[in-house]
Amino acid sequence: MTTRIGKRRANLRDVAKASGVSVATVSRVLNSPSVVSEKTLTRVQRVIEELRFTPSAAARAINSGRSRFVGALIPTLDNAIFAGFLEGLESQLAASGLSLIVATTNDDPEIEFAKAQELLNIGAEGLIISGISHSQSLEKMVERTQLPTIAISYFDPQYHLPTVGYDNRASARIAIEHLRSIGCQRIAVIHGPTLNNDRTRTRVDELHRNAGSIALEYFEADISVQSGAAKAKTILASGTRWDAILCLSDVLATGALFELLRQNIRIPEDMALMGMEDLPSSASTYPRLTSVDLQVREMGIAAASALANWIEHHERPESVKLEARLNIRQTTALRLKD
Amino acid sequence: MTTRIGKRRANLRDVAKASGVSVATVSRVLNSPSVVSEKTLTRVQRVIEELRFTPSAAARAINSGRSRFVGALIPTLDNAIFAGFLEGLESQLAASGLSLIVATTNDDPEIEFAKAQELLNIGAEGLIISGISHSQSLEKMVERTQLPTIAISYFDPQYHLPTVGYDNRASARIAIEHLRSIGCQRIAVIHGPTLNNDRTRTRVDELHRNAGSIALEYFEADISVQSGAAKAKTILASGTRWDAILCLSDVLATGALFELLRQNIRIPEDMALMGMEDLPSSASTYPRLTSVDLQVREMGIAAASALANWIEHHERPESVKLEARLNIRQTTALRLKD
DNA sequence: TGCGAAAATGTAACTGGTTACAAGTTTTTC
DNA sequence: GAAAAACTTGTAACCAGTTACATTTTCGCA
Repeated sequence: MTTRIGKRRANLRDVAKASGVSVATVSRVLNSPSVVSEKTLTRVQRVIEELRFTPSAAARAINSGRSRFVGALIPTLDNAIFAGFLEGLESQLAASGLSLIVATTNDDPEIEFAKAQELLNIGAEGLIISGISHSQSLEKMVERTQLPTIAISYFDPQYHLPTVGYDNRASARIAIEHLRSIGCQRIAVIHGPTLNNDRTRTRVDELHRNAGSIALEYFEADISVQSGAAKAKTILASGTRWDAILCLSDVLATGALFELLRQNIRIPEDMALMGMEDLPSSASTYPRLTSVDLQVREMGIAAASALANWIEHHERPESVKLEARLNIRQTTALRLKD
Repeated sequence: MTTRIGKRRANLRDVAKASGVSVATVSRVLNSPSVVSEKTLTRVQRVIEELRFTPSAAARAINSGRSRFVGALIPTLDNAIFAGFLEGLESQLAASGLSLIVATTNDDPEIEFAKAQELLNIGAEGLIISGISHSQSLEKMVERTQLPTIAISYFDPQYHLPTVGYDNRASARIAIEHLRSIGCQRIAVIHGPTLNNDRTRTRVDELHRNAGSIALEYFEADISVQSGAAKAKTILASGTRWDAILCLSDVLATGALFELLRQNIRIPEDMALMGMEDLPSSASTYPRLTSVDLQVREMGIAAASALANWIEHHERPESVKLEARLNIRQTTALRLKD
């Protein structure tokens, strides 16, 4: 007969008592059953079953000093932009036996800091943060705790933390050069919020620097298909004659694409359209969307490898640069057939 | 002078020794600084700073018995389908001081079980699982450990766990009734994988039961814009004259939409198109997509509330049914203007 | 049958915090 | 100026596991 322990969760000592063995033996049944005799093994296992005993993760962690998970702080889950990244990140972390906690920051440095602190409090072994602009408090916390932390979406070897990302300047140049090469003179740029988003700010800045004789006008929108469509409508209604709309996110470009179709504008004859990110869906739109491939899934994989290695072998990784690639498709090229 | 402790991370006892106080006092500095005298407080805090001391989350958890996070097992992060759900889930959990760990299962019950076990091992206080078909081992584990667990995407009050989701049968009926009402006789249905996905199987089954005089043909595709477009191409090339394409996911519908546009098919005159889920983007497509709103964000919020309450107050929640709503837009209605 | 080695198990210290209770100090009150 | 009250701090037990080391049991073989 086993002792019933009120409503409290049974612990290792309860199991030991109920099965008439020492705590060490119960621990062995759990972790190295091969060294326990057949007879004891089955007896203890039956008691474990009876008492519905589940070892406490915290108590285990206290001994191993490991929690086996890392936290990722990303701006939002609300659209597909981070889907590919998270997919790559999660699957690669899993390969190192690490789990992933996702927290969203809404691009607010204060929220980011608060959530980072929470992640630390619950024992995260590493952190992924987006971009290289963060609150002082966050920077200090990372510095103080020496927590392995990687900044993504922004390649910058000068940054005080390792970065894994694309060169935002280069990707902006690739975009404007391509539009220049097909003869665009006046370009409307739709981009996401610049407040607290260094990726967007940097891209916009680099477009500006490389404009040359091209006239650029900027339109800021939330990152959503709906906002992309709305901004495109504004742009079309503005009276100016634009050669192209450049969207600094494929999500925005998809929205703009729908609006152009709605207004019966021929693409690219009347208006070229270009995105950035190259979401998987962009190759299937009508017309197919030209975009700068930022390799977000690869970024996830690279970030996971770097972080796992840092945690496992205490080697601080080097920054990793993902080469942006131009994928020319129908929204900027006349001759391309299906 | 403070004692340097090799490379080992400093712990509470180190701090106590270095600042000449007891461990209790250090603990107080951390948790209730107000009861500690000014002098001691600053002294201890300086030592904490010097030794870069960070309290161990595991050691804290062992006392409180709390880990403060729950795990969500979802099929994939690869497309936008779960974005809204996760967004709702995460934000509502945060309101209860709970964090979210996301793990993907790829709709494989074995992977699902393995990841659930891992989540349990690292101390998850609750679990979200997708649908109501799971491996025996997972069911047994949940039963054994009494871990608060909620099944989403499938409302079924009979299920042995609380469910939070839409009525998959009702949503299928809503879809087919709408298409019947606009006079469709032959409908091509594009749906996601049915293997290990009870949501899809149930919807397909219910379409079948309610077909009446309508001829239905089914096309299975991976859930992606690309696959949706590819299947639509197959359907258009099949020679049969279809009245409508019904996609059991808006992601598929978006792909089909692009393919119809590509082939210059008038929507809805030549072919009606309908989706399911009602992603935020569906209201902005061209033409705007008719869809059955499954309220996935609300599902996230409801699941989070139910789970948090279960964890906090040990009350097993009731199942929650989200009412699917038909959003009629241009892809099935001639008269609707922008 | 008896001895040594191998196998199985137990004891108790340890992980890094929290906290009940006790004890020592300072401040207040009469 | 002494007793009472309030404030600080310390001691040691406790949380739920793991594990080094000691001890007991079992077994093979001369």
